[in-house]
Amino acid sequence: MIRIYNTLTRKKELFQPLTPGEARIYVCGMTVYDLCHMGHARILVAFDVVVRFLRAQGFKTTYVRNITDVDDKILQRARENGETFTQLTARMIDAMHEDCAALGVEAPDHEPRATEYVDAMVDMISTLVDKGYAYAPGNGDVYYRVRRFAGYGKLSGKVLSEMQAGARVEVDSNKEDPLDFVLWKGTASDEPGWKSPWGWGRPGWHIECSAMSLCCLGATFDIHGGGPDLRFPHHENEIAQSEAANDAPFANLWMHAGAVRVNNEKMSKSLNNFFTVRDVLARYPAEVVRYFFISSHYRSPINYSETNLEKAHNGLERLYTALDGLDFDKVKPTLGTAFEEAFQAAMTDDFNTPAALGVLFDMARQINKSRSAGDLDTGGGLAALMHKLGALLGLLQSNPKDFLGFDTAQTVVDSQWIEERLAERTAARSAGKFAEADRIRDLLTEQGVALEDSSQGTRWRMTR
RNA sequence: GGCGAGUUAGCAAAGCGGUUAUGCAGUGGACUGCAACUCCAUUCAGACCGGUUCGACUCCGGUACUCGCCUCCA
Repeated sequence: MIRIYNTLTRKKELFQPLTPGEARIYVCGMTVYDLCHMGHARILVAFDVVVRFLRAQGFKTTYVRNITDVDDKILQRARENGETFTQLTARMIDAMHEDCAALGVEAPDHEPRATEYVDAMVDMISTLVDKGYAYAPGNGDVYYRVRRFAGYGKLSGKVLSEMQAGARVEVDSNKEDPLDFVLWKGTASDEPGWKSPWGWGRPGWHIECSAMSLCCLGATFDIHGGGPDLRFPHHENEIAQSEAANDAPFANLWMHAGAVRVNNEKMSKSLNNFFTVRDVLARYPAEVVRYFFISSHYRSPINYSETNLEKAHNGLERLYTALDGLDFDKVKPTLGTAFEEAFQAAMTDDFNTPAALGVLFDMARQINKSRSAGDLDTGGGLAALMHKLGALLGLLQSNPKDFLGFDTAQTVVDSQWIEERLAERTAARSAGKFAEADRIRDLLTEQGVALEDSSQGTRWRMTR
């Protein structure tokens, strides 16, 4: 029993898929004219968690995330770069896949590209023209007749009559109504395009998602997701196209994530205040970036800042510290605990990942206690459970020693050098020469090496 | 102007009509030669004004402020 907030009804609803036991979900992916920024990354991670959890709950899940690989921005950027648009998109798609892999975002079941579905789009546009929902004024374009669709505005809460009043919609004399949007864009024959009943041209932006979701998931499916700024007009238009063409309800449940902000302003291409995933990954471990997203609810706005990333790093370190040294991957998880129940309760309530993380921290404390008490069975079982629950969030799957920088870490200073200093310090300590021991420790600290003494000896780790 | 979301302790972030969220940071203690790690304890909340209630951070109304969409954007 999962409850999910539905943007369409503005309520949390029980998730009841069309086919019991199966989940079909479509998420609007990237327009590949540039590198992924942190806003994209949030969507990627948010729906990755949704899909992981649906699967863990036993739903046979089909996850579709499209790629927009032809549009005005892509063509313009390619022209600026002096390359073909397919060269540009191929490069950006590769980059996106690298970013996804780094962030632990699992591949969707289908990743349809707009250019591969042009025939399906033309079919759908023809249907809309035949049914009177669209018209071709003869200039090579085809437009959607917005006022013809009774449900227009139901997702975004717009009222047509009020939209026109202050509308900043460009005036186009070919349109019957300024609110009508383009389904097919006629272009010059020397530009990239496709043949169509209306001449050479390329599809409008919105139609691709209607066509691809129909092909991959059917006319009606369970969940449609995307970024906050897609709600209007993109998703509103998708509904208008699909429901008019298919005579069937489109998505039953709409999920929209919150915006990533910088200095309390939305991170966006237009404001040019964005950080690419690569920028950020150069400075923080990928798992820290993922944890950063997950530490906030997917619908809330989240503020990107160095301090917030650093805090995320510290938090993750605590979790990994609890796991370190326990055979969590060899031991059976302790099942049926209050921890597991609380985690489940958090996640089934609209994917409340911050609350779920809270449970993980409670577990960490219990694990640390058990370990201190020498009860490695209890600690190990809980650690195994924590590792298992972490997998649902895509976290805690690294080797703790690697994450914490113990022993095996990449170091600027030579690890042999560290071991030698360590031996010197140990000798000094046993001889009671504490001033000398502290001098060596300070030296190591300067190199970013932290020491942790214990009854089993001293271990070291890199702190940066 | 229209529509929508939000305002929780030093920072970040959840649930909940009465009982510790949680993390980071701080403070006191344990451990340690001293630290670090860890553990225990602990300080610091609910924008403002009203209302409902035995009792409200939690429900209702209003005010202020912030943010988003209305134009390409995840």
